Amino acid sequence: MDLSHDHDPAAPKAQPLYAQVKALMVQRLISGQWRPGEMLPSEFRLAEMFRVSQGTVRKALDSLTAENLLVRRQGRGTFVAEHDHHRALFHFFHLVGADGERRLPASRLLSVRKGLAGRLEADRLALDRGAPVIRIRRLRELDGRATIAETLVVPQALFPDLAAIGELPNTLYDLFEQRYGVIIARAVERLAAVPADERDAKLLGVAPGAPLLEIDRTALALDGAPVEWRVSRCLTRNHHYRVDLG
Amino acid sequence: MDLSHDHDPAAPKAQPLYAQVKALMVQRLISGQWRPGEMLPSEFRLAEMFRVSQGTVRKALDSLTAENLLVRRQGRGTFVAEHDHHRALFHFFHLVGADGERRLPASRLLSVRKGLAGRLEADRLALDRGAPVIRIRRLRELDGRATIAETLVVPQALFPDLAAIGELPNTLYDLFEQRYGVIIARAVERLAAVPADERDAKLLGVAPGAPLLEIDRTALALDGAPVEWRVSRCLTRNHHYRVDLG
DNA sequence: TAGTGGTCTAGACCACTAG
DNA sequence: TAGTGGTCTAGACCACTAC
Repeated sequence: MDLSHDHDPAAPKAQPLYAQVKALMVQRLISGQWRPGEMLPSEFRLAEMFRVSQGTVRKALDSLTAENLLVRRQGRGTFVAEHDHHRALFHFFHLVGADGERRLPASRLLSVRKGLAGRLEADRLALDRGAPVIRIRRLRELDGRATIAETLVVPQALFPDLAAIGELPNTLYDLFEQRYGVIIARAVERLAAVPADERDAKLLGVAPGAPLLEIDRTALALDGAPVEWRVSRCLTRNHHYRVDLG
Repeated sequence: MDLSHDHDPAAPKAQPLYAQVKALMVQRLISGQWRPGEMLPSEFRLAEMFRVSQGTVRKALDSLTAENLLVRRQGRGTFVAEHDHHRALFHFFHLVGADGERRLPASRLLSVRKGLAGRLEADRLALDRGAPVIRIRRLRELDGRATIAETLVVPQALFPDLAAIGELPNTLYDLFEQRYGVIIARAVERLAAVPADERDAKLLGVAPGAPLLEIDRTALALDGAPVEWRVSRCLTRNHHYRVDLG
């Protein structure tokens, strides 16, 4: 099933079969041919479809499972991963309490506004400067305390009527997925310590200039395109950001 | 090769063969029977040794490779991973410049002192309070600027003559490995924003109270025992801590 | 050329889930 | 009981490395 009919010696090496199968599967996810929550055909059926052996299909499936794009359950089947609360909590939210336990924060929406992308926003979201965007501000609570002041920017083109929704859910990525068909596959976070500005200081109940942990996140869709830029300024008096190094 | 001769129905499930093989291999790493940099027997030889098929051995090897405990190179062989600079840089050091490029910091040793574990140190290192420890302070530079004020604590029992070494290398984990046979397998980092105290402020050339990124790391050996506690306070004016979320 | 890891296949059997 | 994923095996061939 070598799909790279490519005998130019200067061309890049043909990928192994399982990688080609994996790429085809990712295409089906991107195109929406396989939708979140949906069950995939069985390994043997997939092997017939792609004209490879079951072992090769399995290797592609294992890889996609490792990337959290698929979920496999013995006896039930293979499913396209969904952005449920569990995933939001364990893959995209790293603030934990002193006891090391994760808690999903409550959110209070402060504002949702349409606007035009500035230089930094255009850069982060790979848009042209002046492209229409939607900006969201919210305050998030952990253990009943205001802890995170958050600013979110998304391209209006991808989420046309987002600004019109009155109530946004606490975990946005499942909304992106279900309502707009945009699947967040991965993200890059950049952390720094910054002094609280007047606005955040008031929101979080600290003095201006108090140290805050700034989490600057770019979230990427399945195809690698940036679709959300989020800056969270966090009070780390009672919580911390946890990283496990392999 | 089921090694769990365990037919008590209340006992935990027998692990799959490849997991048992993997556990045996980890034992060889812990015991020093396979030392860092050493070449392992070939897949077929290992399959004979453990009396399983080559495919099962491969699955165990793949898993250990994914955990960065082994390195495999086609045509050459399978080797026990070493803590070289590359690994220090890519797995254990997450501070990058504005351009996103990693640089290994230069280190200036401030002090090395023997002492007795306090409550927090004993807690972090799973020692008894009052157990002998070694405390190290150093200042680290990135791009020629003093950027990280670091305090390290290790149990004296594991690193007996560490305090007597005049010059410590920049990357400590390969020293731990080569001189003391202690292999750092993974680590947990807890990040918070803190105000600079007088001492760190002077070291880093900022005003007291300026926001610093505090990285509180516990490093674990192959057997899961904590062997180093390290607190790094970082200036994040020109650098940030980068995390990739799968 | 010999030896290594990397890929691919084919088939058997087990464990779990659902009806 | 039928269908699914999970494990295990056996063997073939390829690609890379060292000698």
